[in-house]
Amino acid sequence: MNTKVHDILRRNQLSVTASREKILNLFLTNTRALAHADIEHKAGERFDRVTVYRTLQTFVEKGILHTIPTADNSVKYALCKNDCFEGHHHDNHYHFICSVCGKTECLEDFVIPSVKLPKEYLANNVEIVVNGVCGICRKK
Amino acid sequence: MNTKVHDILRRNQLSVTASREKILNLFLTNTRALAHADIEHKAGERFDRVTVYRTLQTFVEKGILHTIPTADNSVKYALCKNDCFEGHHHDNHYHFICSVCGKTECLEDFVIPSVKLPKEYLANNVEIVVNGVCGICRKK
DNA sequence: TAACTCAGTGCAACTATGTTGCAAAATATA
DNA sequence: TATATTTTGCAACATAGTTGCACTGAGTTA
Repeated sequence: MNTKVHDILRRNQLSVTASREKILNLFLTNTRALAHADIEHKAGERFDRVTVYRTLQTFVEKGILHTIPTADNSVKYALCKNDCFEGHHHDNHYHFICSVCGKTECLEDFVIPSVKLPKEYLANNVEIVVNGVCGICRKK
Repeated sequence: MNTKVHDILRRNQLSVTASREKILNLFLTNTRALAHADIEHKAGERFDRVTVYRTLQTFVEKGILHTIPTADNSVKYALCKNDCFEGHHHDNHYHFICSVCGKTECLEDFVIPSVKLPKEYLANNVEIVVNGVCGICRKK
């Protein structure tokens, strides 16, 4: 198994276990975001559902993954960039979901525009999800 | 029951039934967005869960309600403004969720900023959810 | 490398959430 | 008011997510 996977786990004070290695590896080898169900099935010899839930939860807590809410009420998970690894998120990018191929991706290079709020309101976090058609699907 | 409720239903070619009246009335008397569970419980004498699901689905299809995805994987529903009533949405506003009181509201007066996308990409719909603290909770 | 400790896993059982088919009831229309 | 059509409620099911507990396996120390 990839030594990078091992490093990420250790850097976050997590024991290196088979399920964590496999699940984390899925994210490193996929550019797109994955839903819980994707993980449960893609993991080949699949793990107990409970293990997948707990592993994802742990990764989110540690800042290894972040969640992307989607309109159809399913949460997807995606890798955080390196500067999230220390435990605090820098989720200043937004997300794109292709309505044709279903691909969900982080648009890392685009910074969230500032949003206006009513007076007295305080914003902690701004989630932006763009639904549309990706470049590959438009060419078909 | 409110005659306004009756009007909205008829304008959308929907039969006026007790459950539709009650559920729609909940939205008219609440400024905040409601989750499925809220509706099921707030409706007092509660309706069958299936009826609530189907009623909400119908309202969304007709453009009476729109959905707001939240990070915790629960979809909330909110009334559309009058110009949605004819069946096509004008969801050019964004949403705010207060992390203290849980209130979810539509910020009708703020227009979605334009977002940049990679070349070739096409945006159909942009969902923005701002998490933070509302004015009332900040003063406490 | 053997033994110990504790985090992590898997199972079972459960709750919550959402869906479908169908018969009964209510609504709209003439 | 009678009839055609919608809507509802029930039952049964499917999927998603949670909790407690016993066991396994990873990390650590000698």
